[in-house]
Amino acid sequence: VDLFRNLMKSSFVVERQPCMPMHPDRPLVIKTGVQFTNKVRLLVKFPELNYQLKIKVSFTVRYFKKRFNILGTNTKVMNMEESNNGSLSAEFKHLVSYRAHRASLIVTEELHLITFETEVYHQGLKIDLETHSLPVVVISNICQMPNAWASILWYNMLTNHQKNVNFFTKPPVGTWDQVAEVLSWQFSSTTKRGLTIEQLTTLAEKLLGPCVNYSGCQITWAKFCKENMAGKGFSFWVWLDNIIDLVKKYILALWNEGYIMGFISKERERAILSPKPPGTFLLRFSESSKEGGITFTWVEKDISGKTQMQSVEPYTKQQLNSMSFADIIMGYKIMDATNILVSPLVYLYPDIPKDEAFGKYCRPEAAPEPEMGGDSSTIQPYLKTKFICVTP
Amino acid sequence: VDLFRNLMKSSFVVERQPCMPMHPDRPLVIKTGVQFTNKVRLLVKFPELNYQLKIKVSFTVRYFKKRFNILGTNTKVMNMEESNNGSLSAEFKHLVSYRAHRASLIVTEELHLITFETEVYHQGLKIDLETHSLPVVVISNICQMPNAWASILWYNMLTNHQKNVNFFTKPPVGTWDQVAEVLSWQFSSTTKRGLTIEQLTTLAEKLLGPCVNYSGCQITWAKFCKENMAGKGFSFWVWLDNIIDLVKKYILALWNEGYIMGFISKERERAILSPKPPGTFLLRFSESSKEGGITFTWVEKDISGKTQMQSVEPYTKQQLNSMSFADIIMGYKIMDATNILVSPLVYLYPDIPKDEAFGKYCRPEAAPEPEMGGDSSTIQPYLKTKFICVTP
DNA sequence: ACAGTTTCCCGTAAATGC
DNA sequence: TGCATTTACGGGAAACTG
Repeated sequence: VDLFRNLMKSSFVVERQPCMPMHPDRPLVIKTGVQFTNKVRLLVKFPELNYQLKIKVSFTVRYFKKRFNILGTNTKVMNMEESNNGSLSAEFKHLVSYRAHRASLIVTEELHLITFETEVYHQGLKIDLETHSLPVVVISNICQMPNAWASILWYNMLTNHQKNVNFFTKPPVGTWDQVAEVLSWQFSSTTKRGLTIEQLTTLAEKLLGPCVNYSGCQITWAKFCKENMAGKGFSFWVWLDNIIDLVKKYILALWNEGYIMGFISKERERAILSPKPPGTFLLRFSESSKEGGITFTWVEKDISGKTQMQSVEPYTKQQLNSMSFADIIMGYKIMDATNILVSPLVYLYPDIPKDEAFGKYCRPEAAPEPEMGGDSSTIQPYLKTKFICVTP
Repeated sequence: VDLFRNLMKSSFVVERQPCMPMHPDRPLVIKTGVQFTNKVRLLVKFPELNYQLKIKVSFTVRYFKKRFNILGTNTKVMNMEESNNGSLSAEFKHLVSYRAHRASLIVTEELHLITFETEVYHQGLKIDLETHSLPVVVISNICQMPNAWASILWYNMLTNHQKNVNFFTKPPVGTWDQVAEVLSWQFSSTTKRGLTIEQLTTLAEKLLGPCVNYSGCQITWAKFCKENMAGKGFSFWVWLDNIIDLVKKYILALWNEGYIMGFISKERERAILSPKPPGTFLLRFSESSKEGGITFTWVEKDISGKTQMQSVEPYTKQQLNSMSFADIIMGYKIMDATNILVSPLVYLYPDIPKDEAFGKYCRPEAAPEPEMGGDSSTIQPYLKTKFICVTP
């Protein structure tokens, strides 16, 4: 009988069918009221098992904070799987809803198992088979996703247990090396570019303070996700996850090109920009904006000829909604004393002419407007306007 | 028995409890999956009726396109109503869901009745009481609201029938006078200002073409809501409703002040602006934008000294999301040949200085930025930036 | 009162139905 | 196939609840 215990394995995939999955890259987080699928497959192929098996699915509730209802039926019949030469699989697609109870852990640290049960009769013997998913986190609003996903990351980074739902009662520490790999993967799995050593070092400094070599340094779960950063109203992970979101939704192309240095300390920024000609600039993320912001810093000479760094107030999703970052960069102007507009941005660090880097990502120049402002004899066609970003 | 037939009356109110109602001003439109309430009240007060009455609620489906399920129980017990000296009332709060069937009318023209039944025993006689709501429209997505609401408007504008669910199989025509009143009410009921005679005349011209006196002119349902306007890809009502939405969500204060002329023909615009000094401008809605747009038109003299009208491409919700219209007006600049920025807007028609009209609705000038760009010795604090709208 | 958590529901996009 | 209609679910905000 034990022989069968591990035959059935749950390959858990969140698919959010049939709508486009918003977080195909964030499995193991389930939102109430949102569909998910979980395939179960019997991994051995016995001719005599090729009949229909009833699978029962249920949530294992450990902390008793929640009680789940799987909407619709929670039993399914396994079918012959086309792709898989005769082995059996069943797919569940359910919703969950729940009710709060008292519990010691916060909801995004609560781990749950989805269990599957079936009975197999083999050589006259009745065998109860049972398997379960990896621990999942259940959230009720998408705003809980960042913390929920952090839990999944931390769990899978630090344990190979299949069902340690008590993990977060005493979450183990991770090393910087582990964390760095996970962080880079957050970028490389959803964009065409992971994090460079320089970028990772900047992040290490945020988490651990200045240090010569971060390898082997320990990072607590609290530091990673629960405590606010010094002087900030948000945790390291929340800050970073909002930047990941910003990158994916607003500046993906620029990120993929490698135009965004992003994570760079002020000191290093100064060090690399100082020797460069005025007008050289780089793009980096805001350190103070919880929701994710991006800004540019450029070199200029002040009246006395001294080299200075200037940055603009970071742009957030709100602003990037109405204007792309490439357009902002290309259009950014400073108004000088005589009311004339000048662009302080010339070369993207190290020396790429601005147009060359960003021109292709800009909105093409306004085509002639089809709608006329009115009677063409005296009223002109509508004037095209452009939002531009200026500093007085 | 007939005496009782009309005693029970349904006062239909959409409340969408407990969330803030988004359309408290649009009753009689129900969205599937969204709560609504419908109070029923027994209008007579008999001491012997002060016991608990069971009320059964159901949808009357006329065209058989849909089948409704009222989620939860569809019977309720009437309770003594506090406010209403001893009369009885019950409140239903349900969801609906449905399934499509074949039907001749489009979904937003399908009228449904919510019926309520109960039994009363009076002087040993059993009396069946029944009442119903006014006809309601059921939609499945909020994007159907404009057309659904148009149906409710047209119905209640043109009939006093309590249950003519066949109304839209042959919808009657309305007169301009009726339509004008309804249109103005769409503004006055949700803002502090209805439509002026001038504004209404512009709208009449859109619906009926040029005419000396619109009073008594007939407007068909098709003209109002079903046919696209000449050369446009949308109906009159859809265009207007999007403007109403724009007004409510983005430029309410300016509308309430009466700063927005809004509906004005190009000819009249020219006529009233021409005699005014250059820099005089007015605000009007875009005629070509389905989603609702607003622009400004100003007077200027060209090189030869000839008076000209200029308008900018209309601003839509998208742009107004990141910048208020007052800010756009105050910041709007034209770039002249020498790269200098000048504002062509000086006086709001007839002669209100721009600052006086819009200054109080602008974002206050940037306060000193709390976040520093970095090391204060060489890196300056973040530079404040402003989006401004310019025409090259 | 308050913070963690859930519910509500619009609005966009995709899927479905006819 | 194309259009009408529905479903799906993120995201902001309100409501709930211990």
